Amino acid sequence: MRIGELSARTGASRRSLRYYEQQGLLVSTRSSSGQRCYDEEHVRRVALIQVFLAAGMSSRTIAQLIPCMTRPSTDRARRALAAMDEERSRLSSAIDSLAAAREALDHLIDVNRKFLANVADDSAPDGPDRHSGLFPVGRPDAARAQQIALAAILRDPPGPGR
Amino acid sequence: MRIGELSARTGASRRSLRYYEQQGLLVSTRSSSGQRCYDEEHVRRVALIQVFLAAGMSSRTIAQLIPCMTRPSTDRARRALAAMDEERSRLSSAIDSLAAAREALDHLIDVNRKFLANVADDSAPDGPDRHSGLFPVGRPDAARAQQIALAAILRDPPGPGR
DNA sequence: CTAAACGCTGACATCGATGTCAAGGGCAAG
DNA sequence: CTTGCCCTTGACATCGATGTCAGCGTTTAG
Repeated sequence: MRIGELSARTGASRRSLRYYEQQGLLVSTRSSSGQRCYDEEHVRRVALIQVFLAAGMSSRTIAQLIPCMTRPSTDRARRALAAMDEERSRLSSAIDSLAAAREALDHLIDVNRKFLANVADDSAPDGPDRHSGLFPVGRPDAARAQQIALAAILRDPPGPGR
Repeated sequence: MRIGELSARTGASRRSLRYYEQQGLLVSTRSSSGQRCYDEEHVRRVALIQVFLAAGMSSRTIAQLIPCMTRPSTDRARRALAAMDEERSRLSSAIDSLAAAREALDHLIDVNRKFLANVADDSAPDGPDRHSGLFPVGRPDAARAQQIALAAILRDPPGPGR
């Protein structure tokens, strides 16, 4: 199969497929006229690459993880294993970050819902001006809920080392 | 407190703090000579921004979620709520992506471990050359495990619309 | 008063995956 | 042979958060 079909079957653009090859993630055989030829194996390979890329891995990292173009070697496997472990923990903490953000978002949603409900109850909910409150809320208990939410977020502070 | 202290307390660089302000995520009062002044509220605000940024939200999105610089308005709250719901589902699917990648990685780790174990058992494990096998493995059962793993990954195909 | 440390603005650089365009070659159907 | 579609390589553009530097003002400690 040529690049167009692989592209259609994987959803990766032709451009991306050539890029993957350039980065050493994919190897293609070439037809006599220089066109790339792929087989079923490549479809699966590309799918895996997409999974990893979607997870925010760099192509550099993926290239370490998937010794695709060379013969297996014990050395390579050992180094790959190390990279995999490292990457696994990176993924885990990324998941934690996302979960934390989602939780924070849930609190904001909650507070926002309460705010709207209060407005429905009472069209002039609070004092005139909350200059820079973290989230505009008309009720002290909502403000308190927000404080608790933030405390939960900040329990595990982001830390200076980005 | 001035920008240096806020930076030290949040771990965000001065550059980033100015950027947040420029993007409308942060409002500062200014001293008579034009220096930015912050209070405790801002520390929490920046922490929240960091949580969201770490989750891959764009500053544009965050600006929609946190109506920080204006007085609360019902309209704004409604629109923010819509954006929040959208963003929440984006976060959820991002978490799913990461989890899928981690699972795939776990399988690779497993296969790799088996490969190394085999090598230890038997220093010439398999045929001489597996030109483009998805993962270099010397045992048919490992190959089978890998197939199953990939099937699991591909159960929910990435789809053409990136 | 002076020097050091800090702050301000503005500009330019970076990284990585991808889009897009140009100029040309390959191949199949009419 | 021509037309149309697919392929090739190479180059340049993009986006967003951040780094970094320059040139200049402010604040603070000695």
